[in-house]
Amino acid sequence: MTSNEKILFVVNLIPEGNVFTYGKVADLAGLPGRSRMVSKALKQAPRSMLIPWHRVINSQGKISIPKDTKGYREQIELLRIEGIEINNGRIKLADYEWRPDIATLVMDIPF
DNA sequence: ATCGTGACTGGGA
DNA sequence: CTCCCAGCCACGA
Repeated sequence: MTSNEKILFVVNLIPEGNVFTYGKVADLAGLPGRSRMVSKALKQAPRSMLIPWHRVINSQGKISIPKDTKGYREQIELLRIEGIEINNGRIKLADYEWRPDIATLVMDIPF
């Protein structure tokens, strides 16, 4: 499994209504210190793969996609649809980054 | 090998 | 809280 595949695999585990940071995804994918690889992988992932890319935000709890772009607006819309409160591109990480049941999902990562 | 470029991050001003 | 920046890593020119 390539690094890129591991990253997308992990992002696919993020439950609806929750968010992970780029760093968190990188760690769970066994690629510590490579958060930038996560952003690149998501940017390149074909829409047809239906990856929940919008559930990945930066460590500051903010949308990393540059403002005034189609992607920025789309990410906010998708997150709101899932019930995630977001103000001025900012999300309260503590409220959505982790839930008890996510720990179980993490245990099943095959790498 | 060197340089520039990010949907990054932690720390300092 | 916001801005800036050095450090970081993979990649392509």
